[in-house]
Amino acid sequence: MSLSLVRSQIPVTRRDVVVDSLRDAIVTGALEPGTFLRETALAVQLGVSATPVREAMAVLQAEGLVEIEAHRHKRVTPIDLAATRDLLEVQAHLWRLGYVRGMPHMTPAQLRELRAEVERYARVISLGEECRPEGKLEAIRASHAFHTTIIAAAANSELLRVTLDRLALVARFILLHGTSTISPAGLRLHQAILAAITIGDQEQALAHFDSLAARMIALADHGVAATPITGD
Amino acid sequence: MSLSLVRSQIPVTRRDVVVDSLRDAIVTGALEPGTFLRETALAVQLGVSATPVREAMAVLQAEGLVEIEAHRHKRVTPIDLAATRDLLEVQAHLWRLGYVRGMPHMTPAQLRELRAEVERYARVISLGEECRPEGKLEAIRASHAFHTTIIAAAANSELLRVTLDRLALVARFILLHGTSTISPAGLRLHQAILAAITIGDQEQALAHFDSLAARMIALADHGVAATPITGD
DNA sequence: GCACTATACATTCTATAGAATATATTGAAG
DNA sequence: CTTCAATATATTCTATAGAATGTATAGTGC
Repeated sequence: MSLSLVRSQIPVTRRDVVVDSLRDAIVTGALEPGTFLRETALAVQLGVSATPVREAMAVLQAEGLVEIEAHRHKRVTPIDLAATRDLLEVQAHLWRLGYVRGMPHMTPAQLRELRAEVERYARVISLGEECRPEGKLEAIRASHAFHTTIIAAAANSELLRVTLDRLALVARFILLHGTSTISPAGLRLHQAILAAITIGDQEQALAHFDSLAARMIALADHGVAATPITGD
Repeated sequence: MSLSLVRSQIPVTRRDVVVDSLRDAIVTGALEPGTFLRETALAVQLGVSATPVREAMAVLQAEGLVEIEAHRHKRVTPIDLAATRDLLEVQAHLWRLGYVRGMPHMTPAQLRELRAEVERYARVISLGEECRPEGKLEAIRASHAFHTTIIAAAANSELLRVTLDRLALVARFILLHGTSTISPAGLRLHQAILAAITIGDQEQALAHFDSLAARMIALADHGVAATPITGD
């Protein structure tokens, strides 16, 4: 199961390969939150030496997926509900800014892209796959690509970058704890946003986005307690 | 001339030391925008081996201070006016969110901290040091600490993190190109914000902040052309 | 039995050397 | 003279071994 939400352009170095593998494993939960990471073990497992593994750690630490304590250990960032709420609030705020700036400048090609992503989301729901991990993942991919397409229209390089930087962390939480976000109701909100944008009603599109964001943030409030950590 | 705006808690590993040194050098312009970075040369210069230098590069790349082309070269991120405008807009937007969330919850100790930072800024101006690099740097430190204190009151870990992450990049631009931001007018705006917060008038504080942000962003519009790159 | 020290072990962190890759230079053919 | 190929050079990237650091265990004094 490969995620490919965020990806280092073309992975040319071994460091890039390691970053991508580990990011996928962390986001999908194959490496559970809190898992301790020993660099030699990972190196053997991935068929590389310790050096690129260590460099990959520095990258993942910057993305917030890994926590490092110098000279002691590294581990997959545990899921803390308070921190996650903060994360989702900031991400929603940035996405909203992207909507405001991007919606007025969307090209026909970008509108088609939006429709395609909604279709993709709809396919998951119509097949009843939203409870299986693969289905959830596919829907999350579609949803994130949907938002990202709108933000890209804002033509603000930094805004695009800062939202992409946090995407993996957001995706992990939704995938592991967000049972209710990927749902027929979620699909309807995406469809409503698309419809509003298509007829040029940006106010209404924003209103629907706000509903979506509120639903997402609510997950971190009355959220289930974090999964038991099997530190290994 | 040490910056110490952003810093890796306590630099315990050589990697941390290298990150801090290079960040300072880049922000102050000692390493000019566009300068190519050869890892062995830097390693010799800093008295370490190439390994921690490479790991430091990965960190600085994530901060946007260094650009890496795999198997080719690394260089100090050049100053691009369009990208900088995007950066400043996003940063201002995040700071503003921090103001809205933070101002209602400021403690007396934090208010004292704000006063201290304004004093620090005022000292630079009253001595007429705002044109010398050291003075500019000191005023930027004070200004950023001022904003950060307000954001800290918002108690949103992610908001604090995302604003701190971009601080070095913002500081570099202001220091190298922002002749007009650090000025008596800039000081007055900080004083006005402080006064408004002190009497609890958050609306007016925001209005003054917006003026400050607009002045900052304007630098990247009719900005001077980037300094000639002496690629070395 | 309890606190403290010293030793053994595990893991991270760093240095160095060699492999891989990209660029510049030289030479030859057309 | 230009174009292309082959070689030389410089730099990055990776692997491996050893140094540094932190943790756990065993042992000793009280």
